[in-house]
Amino acid sequence: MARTIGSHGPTTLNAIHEAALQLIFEHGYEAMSLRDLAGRVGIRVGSLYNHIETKQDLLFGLLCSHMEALLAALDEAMAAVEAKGAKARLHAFVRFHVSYHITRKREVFISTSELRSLDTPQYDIIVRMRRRYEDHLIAILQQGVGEGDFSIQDQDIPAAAYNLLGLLTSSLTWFHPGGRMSVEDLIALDTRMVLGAVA
Amino acid sequence: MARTIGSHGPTTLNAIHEAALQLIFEHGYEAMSLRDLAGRVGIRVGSLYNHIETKQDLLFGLLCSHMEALLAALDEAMAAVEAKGAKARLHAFVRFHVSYHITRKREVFISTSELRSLDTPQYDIIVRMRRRYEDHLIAILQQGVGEGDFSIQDQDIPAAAYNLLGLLTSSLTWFHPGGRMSVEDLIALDTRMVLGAVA
Amino acid sequence: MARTIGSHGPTTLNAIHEAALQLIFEHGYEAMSLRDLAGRVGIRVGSLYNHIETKQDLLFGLLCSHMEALLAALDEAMAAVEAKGAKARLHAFVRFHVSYHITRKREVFISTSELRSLDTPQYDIIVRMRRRYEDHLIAILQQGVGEGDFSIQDQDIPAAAYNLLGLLTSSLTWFHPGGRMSVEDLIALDTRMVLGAVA
Amino acid sequence: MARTIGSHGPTTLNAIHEAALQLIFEHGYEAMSLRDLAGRVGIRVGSLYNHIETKQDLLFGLLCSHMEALLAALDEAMAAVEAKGAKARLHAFVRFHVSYHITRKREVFISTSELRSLDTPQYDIIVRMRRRYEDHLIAILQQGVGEGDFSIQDQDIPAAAYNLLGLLTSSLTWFHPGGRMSVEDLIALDTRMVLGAVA
DNA sequence: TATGAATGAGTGTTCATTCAT
DNA sequence: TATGAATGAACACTCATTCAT
Repeated sequence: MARTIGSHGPTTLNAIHEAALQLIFEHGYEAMSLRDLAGRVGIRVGSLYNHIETKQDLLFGLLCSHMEALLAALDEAMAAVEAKGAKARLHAFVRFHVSYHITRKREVFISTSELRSLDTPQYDIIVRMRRRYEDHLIAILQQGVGEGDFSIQDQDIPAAAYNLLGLLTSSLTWFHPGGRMSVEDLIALDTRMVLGAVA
Repeated sequence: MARTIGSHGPTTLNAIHEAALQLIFEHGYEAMSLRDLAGRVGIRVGSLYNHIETKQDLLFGLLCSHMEALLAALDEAMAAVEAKGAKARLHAFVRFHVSYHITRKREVFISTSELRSLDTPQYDIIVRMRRRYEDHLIAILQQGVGEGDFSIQDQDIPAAAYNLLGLLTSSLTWFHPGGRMSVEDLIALDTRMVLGAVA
Repeated sequence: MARTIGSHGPTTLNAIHEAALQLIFEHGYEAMSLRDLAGRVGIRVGSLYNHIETKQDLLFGLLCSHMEALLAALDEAMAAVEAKGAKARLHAFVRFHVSYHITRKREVFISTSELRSLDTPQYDIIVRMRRRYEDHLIAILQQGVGEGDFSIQDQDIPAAAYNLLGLLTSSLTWFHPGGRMSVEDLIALDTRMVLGAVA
Repeated sequence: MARTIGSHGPTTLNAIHEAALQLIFEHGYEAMSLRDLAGRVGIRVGSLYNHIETKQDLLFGLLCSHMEALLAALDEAMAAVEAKGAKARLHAFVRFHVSYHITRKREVFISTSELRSLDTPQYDIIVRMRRRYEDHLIAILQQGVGEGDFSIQDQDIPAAAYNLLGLLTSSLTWFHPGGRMSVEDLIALDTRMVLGAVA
């Protein structure tokens, strides 16, 4: 029996991506075996290779498409406040960062913890995309410093931006939706802390 | 005479720990093979088992001794400011956190990224130790809120503490000693941002 | 009208045979994957099976059609000297063997080195065809011995024939067309050596 | 149970070599699976890697040690006739070639048919060794031509040498010890043909 | 006739671990 | 305490082959 009825190409690839995301999040890239992955998708291990090049390529595809979607969503979200002051833009950035990532905790996690499993050409590509994201926040801080709203020394601006991203990303780790705190509460807390940190 | 001359037991174990720290930091626990580890130590793989129980046990030992040393150092560092106000204690905490970890970046990294490679009983032990560390910061924030120095809502105090730890830990990631910024500069920046975030 | 315009069947099959010949010559039958083969032909691997039965069948087809063509060409070439003396016929055989095979080095190579990859019924068929070729030379030697032109002991005649074929076939291996030596030079050398060996 | 009593390192390696020789001879290098090999040796497949680097390395080791032994034996066998005339030396060469190889048919076979399975650095090494062997015969022919015993054109000497090796090596293929023909008979026939071919 | 997706057996190789020496 | 050789399970990946479309 060659093909199960109802299994089509794109669907299968999507299922592979979804299952890989989950397994890598749970056990890590190295600890995820392609047998587990295939099993979760409902195909045999050899069939995976009709859809992916290699295991590493699968990881790269995951990270890459996450970063692409993230950057596109960022641009869209920030377009509305492009002409505004730094404070308003920082508000928008925090709101975007938290609300976008809160539904993508697995992607966030593997984007940071599994980068090292990529080899050089692909590693560099993802790092470069991440830098574009960071640069967005850096630009906001620079604007705010220029406008006198934020008090950071010029040479510390990138450092401060990384720190803020660390703060925000940590939120995504400990926050559990459905708990006492709503996402709006989280955004409020993070916004207050971020604005305070650069005040 | 506890140790016969020529017995390198503790020395070998130390070498194993140091090499494991480096290899896990570089490639991750799963990707570190005991052959690599033995090779770096200068013994054969079978000989490792004269010093360790299992691979997982080695990881646990690393994390455990790191956490024990961390907690002990924290207690010692904070003893001097125990009776002081929250601001002074937060100052001290930031200084301690940064200066202690800055020379232990590998331990910091694997403490967060390789926790998942531990199985339940050992996983829980490390998590509990980490919680003791976090609780120290939570207590400081509670004191500060009580004294009116910090403005966080009561129910957000743990969340704020985790955020601050995220901020501080992110510092350790991007900071490169020997660059434009000194450790004192880093502490100054982090202190300002942390105090601002809870002000 | 036997073939509809646009039907590339025979063309595709020819391309498969040519590509297989080249790949088996380069890497060996076992090392040639049907994916490589399909890729070189410009189709997908599944499509191969519209033209071949199995991989082994493909090999058999290659060897078989080579041997059939060889035997036919031999008969044709030797018809002209059928009635002549053994020396003339040996001359003609050497000339035929060298000139026919020199443009078919790949076929020669795989005919000897990949025979073992055939399973029994097909293996036997090829071996039988090869024997017919060898028998032709044996008959010439027998004639020559009978006529007193060649001095080989009767019971050694097949052995001598195999040796001569070894000598001739080795020529095809080291000879590189376009070098110092022309094909006529090669035939001359081989003829002299072969005739000398049986003199 | 870690080790079967009575299985020691060098013994195991020898067993691996012997079994590999047989299996490669029977099925070819590509078609020999390491599982088959291990099974024939009586160990598990993973254990092979305590003795070999890779499968290719095993093949190289086989070919290399065969060629080394061959060259050493050649030097020893030809030492006695070093100062003699070309005819005597050619006699000795034929005798050596046949008698040495006749007990090593498997090595002869894989030395020619599995060379292509080696990658470049190792391939070159074996080819270079083989050339040293061929050069020995070429030198004898040159001497004979110089002494007026052999009648080959100067520029054809290497070609003639390769042809003779082809003749001799073909003998090893079809000869079956224990048949009508003794090894001495074979040597006699080959000697007569070889000397005739260059006369 | 070509294709993409599937299969299951198989590949060489690495793994953590054991243990007699 | 160190070693070399063993184990068996696992690894990522490839194979020839099938077949609905």
